[in-house]
Amino acid sequence: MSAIEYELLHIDKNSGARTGVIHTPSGDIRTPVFMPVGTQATVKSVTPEELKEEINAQIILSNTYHLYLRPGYELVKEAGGLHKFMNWDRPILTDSGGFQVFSLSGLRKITEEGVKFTSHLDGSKHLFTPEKVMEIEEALGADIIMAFDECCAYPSDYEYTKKSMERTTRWAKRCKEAHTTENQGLFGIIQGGFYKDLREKSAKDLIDLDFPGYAIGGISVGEPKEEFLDILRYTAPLMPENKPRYLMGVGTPDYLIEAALAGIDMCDCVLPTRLARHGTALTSKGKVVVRNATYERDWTKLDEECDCYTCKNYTKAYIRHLVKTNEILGIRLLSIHNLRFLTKLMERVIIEIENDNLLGFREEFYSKYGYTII
RNA sequence: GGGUAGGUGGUCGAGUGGUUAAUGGCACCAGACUGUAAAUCUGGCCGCGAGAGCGUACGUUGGUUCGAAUCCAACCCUGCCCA
Repeated sequence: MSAIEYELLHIDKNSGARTGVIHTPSGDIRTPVFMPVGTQATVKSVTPEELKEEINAQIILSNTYHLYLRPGYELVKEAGGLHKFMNWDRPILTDSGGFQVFSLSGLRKITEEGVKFTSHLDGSKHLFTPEKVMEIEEALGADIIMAFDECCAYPSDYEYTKKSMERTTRWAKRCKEAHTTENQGLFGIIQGGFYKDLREKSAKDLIDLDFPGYAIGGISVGEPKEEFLDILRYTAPLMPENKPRYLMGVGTPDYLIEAALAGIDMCDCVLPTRLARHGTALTSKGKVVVRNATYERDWTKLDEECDCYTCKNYTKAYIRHLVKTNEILGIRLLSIHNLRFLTKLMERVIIEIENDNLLGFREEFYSKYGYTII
């Protein structure tokens, strides 16, 4: 019995989307699920208690690279692991630093052995090998840990993408060999950029390594939506049906629905908290840039359909005032709202899948939000 | 009353004869944001005009000069010091 087990509950007869449960050492996760990102052992501006009680987040992410630099993985281990350290007793997933290979591309050097990062904090050098990443992620103690990969930039040419994907596969193998803990599930990450034959090869080779879950990485990195959907719809069906399927770095409401339609179980994104810090709310009628002057005297809630703490208590005019005056509460209220919005969206997606109506829901949601179905 | 420092675009504040519709910061108005180097970044911000451009503008009035926010004179106003 692996630390992570997937239980399939229902497949939408009309779309192929699925609901299920991921069993983890820290409890069960109903899927499809949206996972808030808490890079530095905190989902920016909200407390773990709010994540549970107000937002109903089932699982959150944290980050190997950031926690390795500060406060250090030995310290987190000494604290009793991430769960204890941050007072969050539900499941946690740690990303491996593979995204930083992409986002900090000017500060790293890739070799077969691993990636040498120049710290964005103080310029110090740190070599991340698959073995080192496993050591760190095991010390952090998340329920799900990600293999060390390279998230390729968009666009990347075929030759580079192929080389990178094959190296990611070799790194996945090394991760698996180095992984020792039994209470953590190690997920493999399918790469291959925007080339279908590479995606297929990556999926096949990783499946041979028999991970308890699989992720799609390297999309949602700046490409047009058509290309995103094309690779998503091509890759998702290559993933084992009896294991969790995780689409990394998504996203916006439409991408989340598309992911569920493609049979994805898990997504994560910084967007709700980042947008909140930048003065924007996600709502059923589209984005509301509440910082804009048009809301100065708007005495209504952010979203008429929302049941969150923020919408129960505060008006757009007040939130705009907080944002314009740089008050921390503005960020907090918007973060709570945006996180609840996406969490609630996925709760609804589960219901719609169980009613075999996710396609119908997509149409309804898109038209209200202002999206066009592609 | 005497002395002294100063009055610049919404605001604070550079600029001390021409390339200055006038550096910056803030405020204001928008846009971007997708496994977080992001409470960040980008653009706009005198008026009219799609634009080239035109018109106004550095306390007020006058003067010097080919040319003034910048030099001179008078006046008005403000801060500080002395009486």
